[in-house]
Amino acid sequence: MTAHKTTQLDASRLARLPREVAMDDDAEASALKMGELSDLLGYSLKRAQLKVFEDFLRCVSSLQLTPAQFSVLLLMEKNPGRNQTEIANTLGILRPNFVAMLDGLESRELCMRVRSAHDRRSHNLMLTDKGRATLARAKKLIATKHEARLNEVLGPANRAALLEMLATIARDF
Amino acid sequence: MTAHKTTQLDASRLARLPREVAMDDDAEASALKMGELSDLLGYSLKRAQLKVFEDFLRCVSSLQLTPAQFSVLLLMEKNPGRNQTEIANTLGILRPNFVAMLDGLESRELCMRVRSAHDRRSHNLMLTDKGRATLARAKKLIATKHEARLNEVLGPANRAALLEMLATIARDF
DNA sequence: TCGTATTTGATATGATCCATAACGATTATC
DNA sequence: GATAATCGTTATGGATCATATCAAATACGA
Repeated sequence: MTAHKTTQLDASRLARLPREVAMDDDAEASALKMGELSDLLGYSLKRAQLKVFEDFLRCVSSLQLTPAQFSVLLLMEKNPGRNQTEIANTLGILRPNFVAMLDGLESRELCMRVRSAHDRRSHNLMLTDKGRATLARAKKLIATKHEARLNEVLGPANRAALLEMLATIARDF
Repeated sequence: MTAHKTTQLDASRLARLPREVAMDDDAEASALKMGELSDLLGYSLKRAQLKVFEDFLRCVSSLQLTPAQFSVLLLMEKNPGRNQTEIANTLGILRPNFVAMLDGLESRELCMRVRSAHDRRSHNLMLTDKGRATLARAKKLIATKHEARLNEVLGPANRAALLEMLATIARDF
């Protein structure tokens, strides 16, 4: 169990058949040639992102939480008392668009806006008890269903490597 | 030059400082704690995808091509004579939404719809000379600027591994 | 201290993308 | 030849994303 091992790719899992067996999806007629699209990172990135979000929604469908809503609740839990601008900024959400989003969460009593005593312009954001409970259940669903599924498809080492590379792109690109 | 080597991760490039040096972006006040968000694959996936698309647009800005438009032109080149349903389906675009997109490309004389002789309902799609020329220039820009930049940030081996994993998710997830 | 500039949450608005239903023309099926 | 299915299209609504602007509150400079 060396640290060396954990950062290696599991090539046996990644190498797959070159798409000749069992035409299922878009193979009504003869499949189209993808050409250079297969090597375009942005394309695979987008397709993978859609699939992952789709699965996320399935896994937490019982809680009616979108990925964006989940990320907001998470930030509120880890950073209670921050205002709307701060939460929205760190998530890349524009303040005007964050208002309706908060309205939704607040109307479901998952979080609350509290006028700050020091600066009466801003709202201190915090989870309600219901919000904390919902978030806890969401975390459990995501860990046991969503991320577990990714581990099955990729393998733990690959999943960790993928996460690291994506974070690198998001940070340094 | 073993296949083994090419599918290994370059850990020395992936390992980065744990984000303590040079607060630049959203670090107006004290940076917020990201919590479990750092381990949520979908989150990093989305952020990375936005960055990559952003860079794509920059690199081909002289040609005024979006990622979606580029993928359509590419498919038309590799599969001339296919109809709108086929092209749209393989790209995950719904047929109604594909109409306006084609209108745009056709009005710029990058491609043309030709009524099929065998089935007068469908349009055979194909690039114009201008479309082929534009696509060729786009490919060059993407290869020399866009993908080259990704190679710099990730390293060639990591870039290949990333692409493989993303394709795996898009396919098997 | 007063006047100005900035910040915060909010509203209005438009662009873009994504999804569904339905239609006319054409073709396939029985 | 009647019915069903397919193709491109239109219309439409929802969701996301971006910009300008506002009132209230605060910060700041003369």
